[in-house]
Amino acid sequence: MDRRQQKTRAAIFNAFIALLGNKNYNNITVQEIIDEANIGRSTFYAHFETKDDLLKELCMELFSHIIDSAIDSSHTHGLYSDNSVPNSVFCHLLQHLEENHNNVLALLSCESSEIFLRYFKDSLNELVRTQFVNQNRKNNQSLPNDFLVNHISGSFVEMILWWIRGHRKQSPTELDQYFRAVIEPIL
Amino acid sequence: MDRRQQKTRAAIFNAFIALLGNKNYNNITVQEIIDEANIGRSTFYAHFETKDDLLKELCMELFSHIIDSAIDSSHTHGLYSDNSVPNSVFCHLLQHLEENHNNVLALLSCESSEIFLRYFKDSLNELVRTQFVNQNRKNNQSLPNDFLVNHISGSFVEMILWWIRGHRKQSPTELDQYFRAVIEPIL
DNA sequence: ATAAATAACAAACAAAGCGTTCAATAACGT
DNA sequence: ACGTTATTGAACGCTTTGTTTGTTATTTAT
Repeated sequence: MDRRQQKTRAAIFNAFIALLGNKNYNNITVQEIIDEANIGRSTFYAHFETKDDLLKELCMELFSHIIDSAIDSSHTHGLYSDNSVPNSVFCHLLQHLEENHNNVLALLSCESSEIFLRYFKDSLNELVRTQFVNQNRKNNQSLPNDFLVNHISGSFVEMILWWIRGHRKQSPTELDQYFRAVIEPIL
Repeated sequence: MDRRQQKTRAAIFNAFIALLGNKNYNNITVQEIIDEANIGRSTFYAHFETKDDLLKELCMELFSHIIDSAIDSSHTHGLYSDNSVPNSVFCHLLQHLEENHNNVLALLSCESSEIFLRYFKDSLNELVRTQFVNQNRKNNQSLPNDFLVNHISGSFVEMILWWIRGHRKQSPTELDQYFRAVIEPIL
């Protein structure tokens, strides 16, 4: 890929994320993104069709990284199959989030976080679902597998949002403990 | 309140909800709402400052009703204090939703449901919080009350979304059972 | 190193949407 | 029936959008 393209693409992403820290997604204009990224108008439209397109691309780039690294760690650790393993997939995810190599936390903290949650939830749901299949657990419950998967990934996302709203006072390890406390009893 | 005002206000709300069934909130124009509601342009702006204002007002009207009726039922039934009570606050809420007197389900089912979730979650969180205080339960857990409240209301909302996505195949009673199964073990 | 290909640019454009104003008309409450 | 108040429709300036054009700068391939 052309070095010029990489630079402008990154500049647009960064400008977009920076603006999202200050104002709502709906109220951000393409012109503002252009100015913040310091590029030409036509350049923006050469890269993205619309603002919504930019949003989608950004989400794909960030969340896929997050989930990929989680899947990698799951190969060595598993979901919660071994009760004594201190580092679960979720714990890894939390640590990864806190280190914030990518800007996922910024997006989940911003005013328009709901928009990003859809993408994050979808990725996470897929992760949990595959992990569930991998560890053929005893299905003695009266609960549909479907419901359970949704409950787990949903609870995880809700915890992260709660964590962010409370200004991230807890460590990833603490959060992992909380999460185990509400999830393991029902597995 | 003037009969004319009531009618146009209702017409705008209905038009707005109808449009939300077809397209994203962001892509709905004020002109479309005006046409759908069959009113004059200046009339719309006499009622609402902006499209966002309309959104806010609609949420306040719908969700406050939902929550109010839930609070009423909580006075007679309680949260989950008495384990043998078949009709919990949540069950009432679910029944109320399914009957869909108001259009809450339509909004939570639409493409821009995330926008409405913020309001719904806030209302629900408040409900759970007050109910928790009312039934001074044993706090022998290592979990912060704060976290627990968020987990419960968050899980409830996630369940409703899961229910909607799956085309509402379960009855409110079934959902209530599912919910109890994942919540009561940690209380 | 040079040439061909490609990306960035600035400026200008029509089209669409926004929010406001105003005089005329219709519906309302009492 | 009366005065009051909401609705109407047309017009307005303004902002934003997405496209187009010719030119300049950078990269890639030879």
